[in-house]
Amino acid sequence: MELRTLRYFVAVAEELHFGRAATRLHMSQPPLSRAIKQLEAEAGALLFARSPAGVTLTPVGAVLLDEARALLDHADRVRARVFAAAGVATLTVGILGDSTDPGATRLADAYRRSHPDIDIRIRDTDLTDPTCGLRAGLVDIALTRAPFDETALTLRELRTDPVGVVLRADDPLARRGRLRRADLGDRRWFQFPRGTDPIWQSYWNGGEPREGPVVRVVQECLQAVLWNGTVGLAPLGHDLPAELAAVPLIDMAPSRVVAVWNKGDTNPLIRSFIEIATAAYRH
Amino acid sequence: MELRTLRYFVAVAEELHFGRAATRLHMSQPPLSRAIKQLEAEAGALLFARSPAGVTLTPVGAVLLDEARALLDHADRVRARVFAAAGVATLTVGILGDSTDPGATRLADAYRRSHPDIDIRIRDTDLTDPTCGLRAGLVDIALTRAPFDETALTLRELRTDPVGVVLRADDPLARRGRLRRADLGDRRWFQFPRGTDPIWQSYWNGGEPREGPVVRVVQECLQAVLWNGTVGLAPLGHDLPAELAAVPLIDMAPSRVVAVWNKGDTNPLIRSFIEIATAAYRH
DNA sequence: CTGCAACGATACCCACCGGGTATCGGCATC
DNA sequence: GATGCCGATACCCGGTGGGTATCGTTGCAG
Repeated sequence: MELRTLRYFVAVAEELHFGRAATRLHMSQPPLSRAIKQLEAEAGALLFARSPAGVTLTPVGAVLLDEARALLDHADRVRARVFAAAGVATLTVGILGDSTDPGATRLADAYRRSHPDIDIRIRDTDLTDPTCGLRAGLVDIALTRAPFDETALTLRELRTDPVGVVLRADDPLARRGRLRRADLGDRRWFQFPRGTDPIWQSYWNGGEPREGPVVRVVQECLQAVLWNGTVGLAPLGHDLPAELAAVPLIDMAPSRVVAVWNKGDTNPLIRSFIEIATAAYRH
Repeated sequence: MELRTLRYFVAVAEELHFGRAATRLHMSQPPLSRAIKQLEAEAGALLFARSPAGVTLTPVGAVLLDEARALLDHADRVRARVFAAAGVATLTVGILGDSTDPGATRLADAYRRSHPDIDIRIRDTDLTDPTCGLRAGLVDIALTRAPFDETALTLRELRTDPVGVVLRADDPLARRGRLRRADLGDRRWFQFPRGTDPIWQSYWNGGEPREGPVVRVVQECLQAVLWNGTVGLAPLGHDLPAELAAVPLIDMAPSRVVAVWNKGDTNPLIRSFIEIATAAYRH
């Protein structure tokens, strides 16, 4: 009986649905079913009654649910006390320049509420490094947008946004309700500086190599659209100045807002930050 | 932070010695060192001060020791309550015919004290199956003697006994203080019935194929020595009738008293039984 | 001062297990 | 009786938790 298994059990007991519990636990359903089965073997009794009508707790399962919640709470308190004793105090979060979305606000509030003693340091970065200095060790965790080179990193998807093209409001295409990449013809696309992650560069160029002005921050992108007739891709849902318009692109993979950290990073604050971030972005 | 890791930590904190803690945990020292190191990384602080003079707890380690003990106690209570709710009630223990040693008595007492609600059923077996019917599912756990075929079984060594040869008291060799197998010349050795585990058979024949009368229980072995001049090996320390004498054999691997259970057996009572057995045999 | 013993750390290997995907089977609904 | 839902099963793979062998440091004995 390990704490991880009990967390799985509580998730299933609360959802009363293996598939949903697996989603909540960020895993797939089969290993979750197996883990519960093993726990049942260890307990010597079935914990859930599986019927076509749905999953329900058995009496033994109900006992374990109470006990497991109490034990997991206890474990959380242990962790908090050890961190306090260890003086763990700082978490540096990297944020991509344009990431001022409501999820991030909820996240900041929720984190401050649950970890009042932890000092969060924010490092705001431009668009040229999608990992916000993660590889260089400048931040512990980054709130950013995929895709980019993921080697030696671990990602947790928080949300997806449809992607659209940003045009001058007086552009003929701006009246169209939706566009395909091919509709944009041979317009110029803005570029990131040399050395930028190629996967990231390619994504914002609609998946192909392009030419155009070099940009570093969101403001420069908007200026490039206004002044150069450059095509700019952007996740939809942001406010734009009146001179610009955004039209959904229906043949672009949606943009994934993710939390990223260095694979194997042992910073003890990362895990709980991720949990809170996931919850905050789930609304 | 998992319960297993905390058990490791508590063991080291109590022994203040990695090697001894590893022995107590029935593992080797390197993986224990590594587990503690990982726990320290997770906690964000060193838990032990390693100095040539010895290992001591750091202040953070002292905090965790208190917390970990409380959490592990809590986990034990959870387990007990779930077992009670599940109505887990019976453990069948196989005992080799001759295993009436003081360790088994202490074990029985200790187990009854800590698990008063569990019904222990004893199955006494003859010498022909060293696993006491474990493979056939007749028992959950066997207290027996190695060596035997261990495939698909898990062993926990409880004690070792030197092995000696049992002779008629009037045998010339009986006056010798110690013997080697070669000293026994071409005497006959008793055999177990056809189908007996070959490793087991070979061990009690001094490591070689032999011939002699077939025996099934201890009493038959003794009779075979008295009446046939057969050589009989036996762990030392047991009482013998006055007509028989035991002489240590210095070139025999000692006999290992072990607890055995089927690998992967999910019976929830096995683990705690093993822990209690280990403690009982340690005096 | 020079073996030597003690002991934790390191290097490296292997089996197992906790993840994954693909698919099945049973049941309900239409 | 086709279809869709959902938990179970089968099977695969990489990481991790075990193992052994050995090292480096330190204290001690001769």
